[in-house]
Amino acid sequence: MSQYDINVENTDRYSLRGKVFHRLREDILAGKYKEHEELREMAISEEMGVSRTPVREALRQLELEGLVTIIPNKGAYVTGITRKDVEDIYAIRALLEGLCAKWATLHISQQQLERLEEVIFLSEFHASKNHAKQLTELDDQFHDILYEACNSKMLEHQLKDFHEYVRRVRKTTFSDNTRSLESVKEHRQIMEAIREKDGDRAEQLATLHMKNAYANMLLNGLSKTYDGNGSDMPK
Amino acid sequence: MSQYDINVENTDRYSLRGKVFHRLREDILAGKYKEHEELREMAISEEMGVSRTPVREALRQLELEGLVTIIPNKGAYVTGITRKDVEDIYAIRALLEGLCAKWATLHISQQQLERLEEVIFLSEFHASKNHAKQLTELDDQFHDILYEACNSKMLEHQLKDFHEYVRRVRKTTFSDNTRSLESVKEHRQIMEAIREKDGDRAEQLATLHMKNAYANMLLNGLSKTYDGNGSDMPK
DNA sequence: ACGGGTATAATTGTATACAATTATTCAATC
DNA sequence: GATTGAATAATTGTATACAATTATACCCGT
Repeated sequence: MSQYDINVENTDRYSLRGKVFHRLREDILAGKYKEHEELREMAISEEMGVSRTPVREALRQLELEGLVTIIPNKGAYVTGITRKDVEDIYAIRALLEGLCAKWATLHISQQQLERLEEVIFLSEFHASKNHAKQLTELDDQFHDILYEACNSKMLEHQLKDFHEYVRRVRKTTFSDNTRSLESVKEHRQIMEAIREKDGDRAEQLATLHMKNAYANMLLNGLSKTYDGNGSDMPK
Repeated sequence: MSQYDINVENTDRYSLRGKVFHRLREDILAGKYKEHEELREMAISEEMGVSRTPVREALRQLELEGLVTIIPNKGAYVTGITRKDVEDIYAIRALLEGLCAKWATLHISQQQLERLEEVIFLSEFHASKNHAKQLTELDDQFHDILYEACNSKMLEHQLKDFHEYVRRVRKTTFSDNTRSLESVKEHRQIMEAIREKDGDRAEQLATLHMKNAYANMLLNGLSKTYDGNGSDMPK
């Protein structure tokens, strides 16, 4: 992380509050707590072996991240995420990933470019072998390098937030082999545009890459899990 | 706010935590606390007549909003905002306000359109009289109506966050009469494009509107206050 | 006078106690 | 049997006590 980073990842992983925050977030994103499930302070504090104080602070932070909805004097609930939310996020990301690629063209370092090439090289290997887990990891790395290279802590922060937010619905993305191959191809094209300092092309390609990723998600049955009925609160 | 809203404005204004959160945010945005100033829990809790608990929770929320930087075991500081941060935010907003206008074209209601017209009508009056305070308020209303009309809680939330974030540096925007008149003209053009259901034109105009607003800010001496040296931490 | 180190103070981090609010149970009434 | 309402339980909200960490002051030796 850059020295300018202002929040999430700066949150102390070693304080109890930080541990609870990160573990709760991980559990929510991993699906351990279902949508609209109530998060009781006492239950969590007992499970994690801490008092309620750090748990409460962690819950309030998760609320601002949008993963938890707190109803005063009532409780904390896992925030519902509708199909439309996901759709909107991908539309927003399409624009911002484009901007990121354009800026990265201006500011990327030689070393970052080499890391990109390595990630793509490995991706091509694992895509041919259909290794879903490694591909997910490499996809994250590709985008993280670009976020870093765009030289804007504000944009980097935005994109990382969105990326985290949709992790809940992204699980199956790379189990589809056809999409994996296409996705890696698109990564390579983006990298080449950046290497050739063609910012506008990099922008277009990155935007398209997001739109394709979303279109593929729809095909793979996003609608089965997220019904998009808009209900977001319990009772 | 829509029923789907997930966080900031949902934060209970009537709980002590909510009061402290909103008051601290207001004070920071209004410039009462300077950049990099330390926010001591005890001092704040005494000043507001509450215990440290709600103050701590409020500070942690402000951290996630990016207004406060917390260094573990050390303290909470007002986050520095560099000239580049502001520049980046306006670039991002330029894209997202465009998207918002495009979506608003699809979803705006007759009643919202009428509210837009009224706001613009009033703006034209106050711009001719050079009433800076009223113009600021009407500008906020114009954009809020569009945020609402875009029918996306995710985008609305993003834009409101950014809007709050740059409040610290926006104070002088409407003291410049020339810009006021231009700005209102641009608002009218955006509204007309939306009324005529020309989404692409609305998008272009809204994007341009943001770029102009930023360019004007630079002329009005943003650089005097924010030197952009990138220092963001105390000591 | 200056630097280093220790004692002290100040501040944050966590746990717990208590208050306020909300949920649940169950009996009384219709 | 369903409904209301009071008593009770459960849960969140706030205050306070104590622990851990960091900052400050001061003494001492050179």
